[in-house]
Amino acid sequence: MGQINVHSHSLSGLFSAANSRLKPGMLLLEARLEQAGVLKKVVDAIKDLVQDCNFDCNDSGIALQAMDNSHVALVSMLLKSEGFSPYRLDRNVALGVNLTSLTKVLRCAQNEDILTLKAEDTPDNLSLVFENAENDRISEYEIKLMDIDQEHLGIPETEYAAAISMPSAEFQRICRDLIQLSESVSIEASKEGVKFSCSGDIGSGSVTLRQHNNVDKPELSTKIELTEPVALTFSLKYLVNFCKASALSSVVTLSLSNEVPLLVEYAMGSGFVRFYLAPKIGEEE
Amino acid sequence: MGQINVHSHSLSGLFSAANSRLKPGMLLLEARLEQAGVLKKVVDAIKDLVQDCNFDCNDSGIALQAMDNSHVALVSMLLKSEGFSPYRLDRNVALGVNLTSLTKVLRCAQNEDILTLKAEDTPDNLSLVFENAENDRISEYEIKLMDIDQEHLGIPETEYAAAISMPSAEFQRICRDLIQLSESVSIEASKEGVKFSCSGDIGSGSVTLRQHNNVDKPELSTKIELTEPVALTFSLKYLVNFCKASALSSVVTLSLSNEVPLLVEYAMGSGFVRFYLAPKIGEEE
DNA sequence: ATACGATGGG
DNA sequence: CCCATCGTAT
Repeated sequence: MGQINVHSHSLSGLFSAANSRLKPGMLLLEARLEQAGVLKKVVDAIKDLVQDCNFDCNDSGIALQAMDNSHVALVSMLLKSEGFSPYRLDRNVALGVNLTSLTKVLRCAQNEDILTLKAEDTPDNLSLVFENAENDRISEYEIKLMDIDQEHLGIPETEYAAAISMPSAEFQRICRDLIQLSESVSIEASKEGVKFSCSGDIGSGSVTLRQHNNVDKPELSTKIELTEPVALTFSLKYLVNFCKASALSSVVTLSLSNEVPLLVEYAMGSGFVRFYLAPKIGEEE
Repeated sequence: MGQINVHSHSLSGLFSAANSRLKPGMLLLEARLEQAGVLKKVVDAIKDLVQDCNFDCNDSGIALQAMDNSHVALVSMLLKSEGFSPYRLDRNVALGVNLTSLTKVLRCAQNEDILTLKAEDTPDNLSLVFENAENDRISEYEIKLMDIDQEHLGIPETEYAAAISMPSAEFQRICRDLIQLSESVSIEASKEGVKFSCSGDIGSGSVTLRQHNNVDKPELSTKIELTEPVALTFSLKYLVNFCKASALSSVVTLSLSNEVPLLVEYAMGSGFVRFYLAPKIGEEE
């Protein structure tokens, strides 16, 4: 790593590249992430929900908020500045990105690559540099930025009636299983456990998890904090979609209150991805 | 293997097979390859480029040369006679084969099967025999041969301004990555490194490799031999296609000179597959 | 029918 | 983290 830095410096100067317009002094943003895989997974989990969105860069880090087209779901992401080293930012900036384009470029990174995001002042492009110490490879990509009207959404810090934390892989499994039977799932939380149930044309199904601690592997525990019982119904299609973020954390937290959106949160070491999903109303299964 | 020979002999006599017209005395060619997988991979790598072509058999082995329909690319393959045992050939012969047919037949072989190619004098058919020692299975196939006008191409042994050897998997990765951004890639070689770059609608990208040795795993090294700097542009579609041959060798060699076709070579223990690709001219990126 | 991408297992 | 298999898309 120390090694690649030396090399990268010499490499950068090797060619008069069309896309190496970035001079250190002109940089507005420079954020270096040890694991490109983190951003890959984050964007992967979001891109099906949102096409274009702003990456809001400020002192606390890089944030993103967007609603899906049907305004049923909302995604909120934060990559804290502490997760980058260095994290250099001259002034707050919103970088409007097409997530399909970003995905294409991120596919060119390997999970273990070191990723550096760069933007010039008054940026037209976002620069992504992938460094792989193993084989002395440096990849540089630029994607065009776009102006996006951001209906910036203040998300109120809500107190939820129930908060369930469980292994993210288990939540994913449950959603994948139940979507075979129905488009919707009812989530019922009580002090003793949480029940996911659905019914459809071919039959019905339910999965009940009891609260329990796994002392050896806390991330496999299922915990329920509850002030009052809750029962709500949600679209499984969205939930399955949210579960793409499972790779980001071994634990997921579901927060529910009656008649407010479900919060599905994946916490990372230095940030989070949160999905909000409006409950289905009436008793449309 | 000793075992299967005994069995195969007895098995061969068991049935009066419709396609067992080959009597030892009539054979013009008999070439036995320990690993059917080699021919499978070779043909797989070529078949998208060329429909019909001659397998030229002579004392040095079995060779193939053909241009693609658009005459932009040329493939040249050699399976040296030393790679076969035995390699019996009575006189030079050109076996005209439809590669789609050959592919279909080769799919009937497992990679570990022993493959024997046979042809009679004045052959109408090419015979392929697959032997699997594991389960005493013998498969015999014949495909019809065809007459092909062979514009036999003398490929001059060129001295190239730059020769880059690198892991074939990495070259494949680079081509697959960059084709997301553009149809063409510029390859620039200098003493210190090689840079693959492209630009398209969504942005631009480049991958730079520095020359380096991996002493533990030499096949992961990147080596550059250079007499003068080179920069040329090529169709990524073709390069991605060539990369199908990556399974043949862990190392690929790119040889470039200004204004001459790129040579992409996969060397095998006893032979090679070489692809030649004309550079794009002008600066149609 | 073939090729590519995604997912699961070692 | 890499390899193989399966499923989906072109």
